[in-house]
Amino acid sequence: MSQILLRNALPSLSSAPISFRISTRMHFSKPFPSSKAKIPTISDSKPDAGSESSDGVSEMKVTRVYTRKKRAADITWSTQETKNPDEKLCDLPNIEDFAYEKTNLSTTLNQSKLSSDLLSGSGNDLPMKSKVDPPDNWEKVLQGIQNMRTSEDAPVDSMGCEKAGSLLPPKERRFAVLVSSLLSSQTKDAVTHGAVQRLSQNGLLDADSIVNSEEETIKSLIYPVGFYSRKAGNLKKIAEICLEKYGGDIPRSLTELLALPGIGPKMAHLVMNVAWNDVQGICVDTHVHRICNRLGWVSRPGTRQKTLTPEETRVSLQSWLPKEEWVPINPLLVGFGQTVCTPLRPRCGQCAINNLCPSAFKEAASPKTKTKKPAPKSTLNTSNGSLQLCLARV
DNA sequence: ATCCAGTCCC
DNA sequence: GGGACTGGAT
Repeated sequence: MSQILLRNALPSLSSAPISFRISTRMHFSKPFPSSKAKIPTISDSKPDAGSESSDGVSEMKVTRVYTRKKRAADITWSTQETKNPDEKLCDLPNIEDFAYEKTNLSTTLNQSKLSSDLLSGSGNDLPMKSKVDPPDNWEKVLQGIQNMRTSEDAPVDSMGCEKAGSLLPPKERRFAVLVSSLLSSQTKDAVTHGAVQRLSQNGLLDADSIVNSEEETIKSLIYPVGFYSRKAGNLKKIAEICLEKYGGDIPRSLTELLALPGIGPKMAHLVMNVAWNDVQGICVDTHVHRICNRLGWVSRPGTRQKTLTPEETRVSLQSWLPKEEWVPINPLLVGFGQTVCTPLRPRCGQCAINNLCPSAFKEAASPKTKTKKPAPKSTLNTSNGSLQLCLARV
């Protein structure tokens, strides 16, 4: 979910792949509230959470410098200079622009195939090591997943007001993207959306006002999201850094984004993709990580073992997946992962590509069934997932 | 009761 | 490579 895609978190980031849905969405009717250093009020925010600042935990001033191990050092390509993007005002892309279009799918795939062929065909000059052969049938698999995604509605597709974000000036929009990304991880999209909206209503979606607000206020506004306390702290620190080092804008490079507290590879790539429209890498969240491994699309370097971390997955996936797919692969697999290829008990029976998936019907239904199961070891195969499912239900 | 999410910290 | 952070889902 939170997938990456901060889809939905920020209205403009909804990952709905079908454009006609847009018309059903609501729009922000009023302009973005000016946030002139006014102290935000906690009006309608969270349910009770009373005792907002009851705990005397005063915010301690963190002057510490965040030194981060440098990640993504492996990204060697396309660190190219980019023209100053501040000029463009209104045509910053929504995440939807990246998603597959129902009608364009074949075109997309054809393009992919084309570039894929080009990639493997010629002694290309990409700074990648030896070319990696794409997995068999990956285009069919992608097509199959896309078909599943377009034929059914995932909750993730049905909400958002994607135009709101684009009403903001570029700088504010980018900051909003960053905030949404920070809040979206792991939380339900609706929750994130609400939190972002509450911040927005209180004029707290820009670095200035966040720096001038109380951390307790931030906490109360984003309360429903997971890890809200840590995120509130990170948000304040990020706002300070953005204000001091980037004039209130967000960092322009992957490395600088990664240096922000609470921003890891997943969010950094997302922000690069969405806020800057600069694809430096694939945004790999746990859905992408899990599904790519189930499909056999990624492996530890030099082996056939599953990747152990999302970062390994990202590097492995990038080694063969045509770059046109780098952005849309995330919303696609996230939606698929929410509805069919779930972490627990994947619905292989209703998956259109179970004939192409090496992991189909192979995952234990309830992995942690370490309970003392009577294990009638007679005729029953206990490694069969559906059997365990049946047992678990009894 | 356990799993899950992304990042940080040990 | 595992726990902390949080609250929701199973």
